[in-house]
Amino acid sequence: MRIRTSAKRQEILAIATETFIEMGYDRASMAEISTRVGGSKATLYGYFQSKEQLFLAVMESVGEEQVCLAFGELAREQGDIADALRRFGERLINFLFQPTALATQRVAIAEAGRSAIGRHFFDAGPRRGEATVTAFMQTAMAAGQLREADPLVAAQHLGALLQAEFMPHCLFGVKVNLTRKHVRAAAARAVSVFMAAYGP
Amino acid sequence: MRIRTSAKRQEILAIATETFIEMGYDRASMAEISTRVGGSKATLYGYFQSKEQLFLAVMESVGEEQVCLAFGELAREQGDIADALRRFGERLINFLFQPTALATQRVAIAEAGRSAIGRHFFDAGPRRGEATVTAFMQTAMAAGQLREADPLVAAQHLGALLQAEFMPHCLFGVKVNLTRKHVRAAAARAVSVFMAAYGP
DNA sequence: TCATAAATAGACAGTACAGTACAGTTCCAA
DNA sequence: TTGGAACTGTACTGTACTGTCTATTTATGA
Repeated sequence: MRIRTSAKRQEILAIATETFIEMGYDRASMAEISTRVGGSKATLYGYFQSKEQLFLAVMESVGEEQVCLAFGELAREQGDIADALRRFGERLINFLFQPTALATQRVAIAEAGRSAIGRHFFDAGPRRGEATVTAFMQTAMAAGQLREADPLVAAQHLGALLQAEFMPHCLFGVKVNLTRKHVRAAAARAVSVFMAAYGP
Repeated sequence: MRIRTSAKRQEILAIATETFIEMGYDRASMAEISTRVGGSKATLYGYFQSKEQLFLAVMESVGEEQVCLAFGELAREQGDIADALRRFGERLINFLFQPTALATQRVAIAEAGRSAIGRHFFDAGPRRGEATVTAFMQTAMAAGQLREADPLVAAQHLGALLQAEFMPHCLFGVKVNLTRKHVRAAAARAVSVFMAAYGP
C-alpha cells in the first residue's frame, strides 16, 4: 500500500511557497497550487487540512530557511570585529532584499493583522536571527571588542542600521539601486555608525 | 441640479480608509463600504471608477496625513539638538506604532508587490517625512551641531535607529510593550547612538 | 498476484465578489 | 415649479473561490 510521503509533502510545500509569494495569500487559489503541483486538490487536502494550514506551514519553513542562509556564518566570523560585522552586513542586505525574500515578508506582514501567521513567521525566522546576533554581541562585549551594553538592543540597532538605506523603499515597492558597490558602501556606513556608538 | 460634492467624496474616502485598514484590500468589499457610507454601490462607482482607484486614493490621503502628524513640528524644534531629536523621536515612535498606522502600513506593503500602490503611499508619506528630516540634518550640519555627512543617509540612520526596537515585531503582529516609559527609553538610546556617530 | 491506500480528474454545492442595470426618489439651480 | 442630475435599493451577470465527493487509476507491501 502507498503512504503519504514526506517527499511529496516537501514538494507541495515548495510549490505552495512559490505560489503564495508570487500571488499573495488571497489571490493564490488551492486549484492553482494543485495544478502547479501536477495533482488534484484532493491530494493537497490530504496533506494539509486547509488553505490556512498550508500557508502556515509555508511561513514556518520559509522563516527557518531565512535564518540559516543569512545568519549561519556569523558565529564563525573572527578577526577584527568591524570587518566581521561588515561581512555579515553585506550578506544580510543581499539576502533580505532579494525579490523573493521581500515578497515573503510582504505576504507575512499582510496577514499579520488578521491571524497569528505573522508571529509564526517572525518566531521561525527574524526572531532567531535576532537571537544569533544578540549572542554574538554578548560574546564581543565580554571579550572587550565592544563596550558593555544591552546586547539585544545592540543587535537591533545594528540590524536597523544595515537596513536603513533600503528597507522602507523596498517594502513599499520602490525601485532601489542594489549593486554590489552600493551594498558594500551602505554596510560600511552602517557599521561605522554602529562602531562609533558601541566600540570599546 | 446637484453636483458631486467634495464633502461626499471626503466622507467616502474616510469610511473606505477605515474599512480597508480594518479588513485589508481583498476582504473589504465595495458592498461593505457602501453600506457603511449609508448609500449604494452605484454612488461609490460615481466617485471612483473602480475598487483599485478608490484604494489608491485612500493610500494617498493617508500617506499625506502621516507626514503632517509625525513630521510637522520637527522644523520648529530648537535648542540642544539631542533634546530636539529625542522629542521628535518619541513623537515618531508614538505615531508609527499606533494600531491604525501599523494596519495602514501593512495594507500598503501587502499590495506593493502587485501594483504601484505601495509607491503612491510611500511618495505621499514616508518619502516626504524622509525629506523633512534630511533638510533638518542639513541645517544642523551647516550650523555645526552635527558633523558633515550625507544628510539623507543621516536621516535614514536616525529613522532606522528610532524604529529598531519595535518595527519588525510590530509589523509581524508580535505584541510589544509600548508604554510611555519604554518609548522614552528607546528614543533616548537611539539618539545617543546617533549622536555618538554624527555629533560634532 | 492481490488487497489496500493514495493519487487523479472533474463535477459539485455553497458562498462571495466586482461591476452593471434600472426604476424610483431626492435635491437644487434656473 | 420644474428639469436634470445625483442618489438609493435592489436585483442581476459573470466569475472565482473553498472544500467535498465520486469514480477511476496507480503504486506498493504482503
